[in-house]
Amino acid sequence: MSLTIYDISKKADVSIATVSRVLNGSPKVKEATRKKVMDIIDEYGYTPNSSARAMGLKSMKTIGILCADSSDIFLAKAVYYLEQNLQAHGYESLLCCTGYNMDSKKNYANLILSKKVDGLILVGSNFIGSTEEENQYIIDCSAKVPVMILNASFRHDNVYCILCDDMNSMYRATSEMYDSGITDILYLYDVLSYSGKKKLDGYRMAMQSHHAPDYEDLICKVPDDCKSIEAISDYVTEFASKSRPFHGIIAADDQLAIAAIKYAQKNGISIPDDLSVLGYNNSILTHCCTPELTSIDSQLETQTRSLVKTLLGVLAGQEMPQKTVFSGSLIKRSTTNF
Amino acid sequence: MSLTIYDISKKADVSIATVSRVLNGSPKVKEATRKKVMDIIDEYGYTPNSSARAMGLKSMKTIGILCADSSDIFLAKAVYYLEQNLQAHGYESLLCCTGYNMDSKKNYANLILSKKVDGLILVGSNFIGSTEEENQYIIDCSAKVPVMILNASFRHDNVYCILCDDMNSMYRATSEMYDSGITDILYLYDVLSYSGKKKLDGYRMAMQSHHAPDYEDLICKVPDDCKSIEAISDYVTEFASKSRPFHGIIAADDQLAIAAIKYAQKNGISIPDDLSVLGYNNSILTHCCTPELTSIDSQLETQTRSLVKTLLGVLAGQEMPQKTVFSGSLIKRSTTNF
DNA sequence: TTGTAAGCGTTATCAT
DNA sequence: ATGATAACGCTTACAA
Repeated sequence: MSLTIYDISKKADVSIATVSRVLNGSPKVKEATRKKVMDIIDEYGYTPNSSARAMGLKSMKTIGILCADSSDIFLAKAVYYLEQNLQAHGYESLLCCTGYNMDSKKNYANLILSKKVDGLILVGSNFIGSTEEENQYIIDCSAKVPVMILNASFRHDNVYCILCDDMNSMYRATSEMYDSGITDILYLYDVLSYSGKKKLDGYRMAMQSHHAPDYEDLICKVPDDCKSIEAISDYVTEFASKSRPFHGIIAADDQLAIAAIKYAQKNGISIPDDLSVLGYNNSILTHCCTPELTSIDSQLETQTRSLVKTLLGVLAGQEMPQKTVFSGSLIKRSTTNF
Repeated sequence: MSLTIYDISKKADVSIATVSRVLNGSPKVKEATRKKVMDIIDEYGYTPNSSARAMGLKSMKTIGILCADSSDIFLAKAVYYLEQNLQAHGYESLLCCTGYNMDSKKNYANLILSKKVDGLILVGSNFIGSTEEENQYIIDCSAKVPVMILNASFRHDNVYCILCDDMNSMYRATSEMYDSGITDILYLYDVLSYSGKKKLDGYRMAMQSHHAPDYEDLICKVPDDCKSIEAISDYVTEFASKSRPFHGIIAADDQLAIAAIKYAQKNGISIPDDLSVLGYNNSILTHCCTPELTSIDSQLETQTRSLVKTLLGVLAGQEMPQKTVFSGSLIKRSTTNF
């Protein structure tokens, strides 16, 4: 059985209140007493029971992190940064991987709230559904604890959003490719999450403002059952055989872009001479392919730092911005000419 | 303020004991009463306070997961599988990223234990140090809760290890490459963690048993400051310029193998005709490069499933194997000829 | 500066 | 089948 504050108080010959004060760094305790107590604590290796502490403090010093799949290369980075940041501020992270099913998210959110976390972080824009009803769980959660959303926007009291301006980033990247002379640009995506939509909007806006003809024909949605890079590249091959020619591919994430590169390689298309490819997220994958992938960096680390700062502010009772937007930047590598 | 069991008991006009029984699915409660209570609970959306519950149950139904860096492609997968598995069995996951510094691990371990987790999972062989003193924290932890170690072996009471036989996997892969006619095989690694050592041992054993001459000259350790793929490939280039020729590279993980591929591409060496490359972990990176990477699959999902099963057994008071070893399998792709 | 005692929200052991 | 009530380990007024 673990030691309790009573054991320590007995051994140190003081009351439990004094031990508690020492533990919590109260200034109202004589230096000699503090030392006596600390010595006992160190000697016996006592650590306070955080459940009991939570009951007194009404805080677990724990933040719930929900993400669809923590092994996703983008989400994993986000979770890592968040955990590091929270840790540095004395908070633990309760991680929950919900999968991409909307229904289960509500359940997980409730579950994690019952753990009496001090706040909730939703990592990834896939937590925002398209209907009001789908998003009701976010409102429910926000009634109990502050809810932070990374990479999506949702306006509600006690809900705070940190995101990258995906639409603008995509608009600028598309424009830059267009201005370099590539006017037939294929847009490759898989799911239309909140940020997925914004990216597509950015592409559309750019193509439209450049008066590109019939660009809607060059929007390629990968079927849901095409999960692997190989399946995706096969699908692009099939799509290309039916569509009009294109000399650029902009993908909604790096993995799709890699699949685009594979498509080119299988079909003897030279990158970047005959085809430019551009990805999103600036992940490690950009360095793995040949040629290396031009990609948009969404400043994930900056975003997570801002998120934690905002959360801590909210928990401290300060007024905090409900929406913080960063802008992405284009990292040019060898799959593009511009 | 959140509702408590008292609020519910008042509204339902029963005692808190009855509410608790309903909550915990006790058979000793009349169906009508159960329904009455459940209706109130649903109506008011009550969820029990898990800290208070933990005090009564003496269990948080939470497992602490320690890993150096949850954004590492291998560790992220492991964390994901573990979380999913634990979730499915009613346990939450408290994630802690410790970094690779040995000292901080002890602190994190203590911290997480103070949260009164029911068990501790150390993910990755980097949690095993080379001296007895470095590993003392594991023994200390095991005095309080069962400690599970993924990917390393450490013999002690209440410590359970699940791992892949890295040495044997590496031995077999090296042998297979050797037998295919490539006798000058470079071994590329960065750190010598527990599994890092085993892999190197496997390479050495294979080279030795084939009577390969002077293979020690072909063991290439990447300096600690070479972190990026580009820096590693540059280092290999430099190493190659000074070493005798080699026609195979076996790397301790996929990222190093990708760097090896980059080295070949930069130097106009054709893969797999002039150089065979083999990685480890069978991660998504194997699909990103061209040609696609042959790699050893360490059966991570199987390992994590076994780990959780063992942990649950231990928590249920059953006798469980202290060491469970799986064997890896070679996944052949296009960076090798055999 | 220190101690006493009343919570905090559960579970579990008694009675009834 | 249900209700009192002690126990869990801590924090924090309030007293001394």
